[in-house]
Amino acid sequence: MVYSASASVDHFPGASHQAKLTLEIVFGSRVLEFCHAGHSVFWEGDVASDAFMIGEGLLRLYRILPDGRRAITGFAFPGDVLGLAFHDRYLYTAEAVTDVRLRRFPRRRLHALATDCPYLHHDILRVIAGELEAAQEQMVLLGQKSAEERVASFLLMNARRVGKGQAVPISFDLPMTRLDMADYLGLTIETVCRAVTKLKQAGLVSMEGRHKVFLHNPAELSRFAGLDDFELAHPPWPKPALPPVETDPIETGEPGRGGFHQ
Amino acid sequence: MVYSASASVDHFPGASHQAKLTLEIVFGSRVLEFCHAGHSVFWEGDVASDAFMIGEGLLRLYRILPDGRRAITGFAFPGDVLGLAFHDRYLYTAEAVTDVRLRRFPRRRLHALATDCPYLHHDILRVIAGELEAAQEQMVLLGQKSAEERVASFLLMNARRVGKGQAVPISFDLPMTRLDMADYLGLTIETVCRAVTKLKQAGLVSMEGRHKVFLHNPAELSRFAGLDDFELAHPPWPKPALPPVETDPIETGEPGRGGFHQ
DNA sequence: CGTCTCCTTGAGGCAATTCAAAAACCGTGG
DNA sequence: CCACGGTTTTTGAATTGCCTCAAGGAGACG
Repeated sequence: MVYSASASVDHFPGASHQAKLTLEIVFGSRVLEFCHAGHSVFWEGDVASDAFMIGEGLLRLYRILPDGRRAITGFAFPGDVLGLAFHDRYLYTAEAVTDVRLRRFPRRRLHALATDCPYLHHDILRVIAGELEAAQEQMVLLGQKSAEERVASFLLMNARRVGKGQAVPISFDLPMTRLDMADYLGLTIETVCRAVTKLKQAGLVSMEGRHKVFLHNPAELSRFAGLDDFELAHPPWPKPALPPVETDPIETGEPGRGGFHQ
Repeated sequence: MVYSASASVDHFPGASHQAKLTLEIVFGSRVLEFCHAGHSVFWEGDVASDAFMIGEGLLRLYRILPDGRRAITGFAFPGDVLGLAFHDRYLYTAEAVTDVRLRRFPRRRLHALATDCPYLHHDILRVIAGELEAAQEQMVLLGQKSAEERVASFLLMNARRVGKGQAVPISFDLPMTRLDMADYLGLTIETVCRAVTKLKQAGLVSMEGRHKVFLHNPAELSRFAGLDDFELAHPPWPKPALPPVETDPIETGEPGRGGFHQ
């Protein structure tokens, strides 16, 4: 009952205090597993024993309401890491949209490693912060945006993943079905279709087959989406996460901003 | 480079490796600050230098869209900790609904402490996991639920905070305005009002003044909300978060569930 | 080439919004 | 304690954006 790759994992404890462990390295030591399209990697409510790093393919992450409605809370793309910040159970089901390759690592052990390795600790926090940011963005989308804005936002969100420097038209694949998009955007299939059609008619978007998308005018599309300009949005600030650690400046006792008092 | 309050804080480094530091303890060493109703603790886009623990009062956490729409992504109640999992900027504005008392602690230093203290590390992860869980829940609510279900869910969510063992009718305060609720639930003021009125007419809810709520039939309300039974819901599993950190048992190499292959 | 599934478009209905006005609440000052 | 003005909440009527229901079209696969 031992993983074929666990020999290399055993190297971690020795090197951990000084080594610059990253999630990439930690997961890289594990065997590649496969999950076929339509099958689940884990289910909502299961004991959350492992974290996962996606190698290839696409996962849909969803919860089911008592009466059967499905809410897709996110998608997991290659490079994404799942399951770092749960209590003891998975909060959603992770199901393969396409055939998926991934690696798993025991959560407890991962967090134990992080205790000894600031680099890894930092890396984990960075991933979790990204998840939280995505969730925030989605709450804004679902709570405030119209159907067309949601679809436009969704397209831009995917465009962003392929890199911003891209030449126009920006092109990418959307392997998920219209139903997946609908359940993610809080709309129906038909409404998603109509929104896409409108964007096509406006000359902002075109498609090749069902899954290949071209964005001909990202800037204009951003206005459609209720976002700031595409280039400026996400992130308006550089990404290097937390600045270098140093001691804090003196506590000034300044009232701070906006009505602080002691 | 010395904190005014840092005399006590300086004790941390020495004791950290063995000490059972918790967020409660760490924040407890800091001065209590005040923020008056209507003022902000921090703004979206500000450099996220500090984390905050709420002592008393209520904060609304929101983002503003370019055209002025406001999305409230959450509320912060006494005991809640804010700002643990951001990149380098705050993702939302935190504004006092009522007068608020809170303590702040520099994020960098907090994470540095966590590196040395598994207890604290664990505590931080638990809080972040809670944030993520709340965000998930909200995405489901905003994406899939009707107006009445959203309002019912909101009331139950607040009831849950006062403790579940409560005798019926469960009573609690909702210090925020109807507009806050609306912007949180992705509805308009009027729709929130109408939904509350319906729940009152159904005998499930009553109110005293504008902010005091009584739930006369939580179980029935739960069905209204598209949740499982109130007692069973949230959390169906015990809360003690992650089990104590230790090395993992032997890797079992079981293929897991759902179509995994090597 | 046929079948199945998924996608797209159209017509009509409904839940939530918008616009409007009355009622309740709150703090203030008499 | 009560009267008053401003704010927030509640209710009503009309509108609309999205959903539902329905049918036709396109793509995927054996």
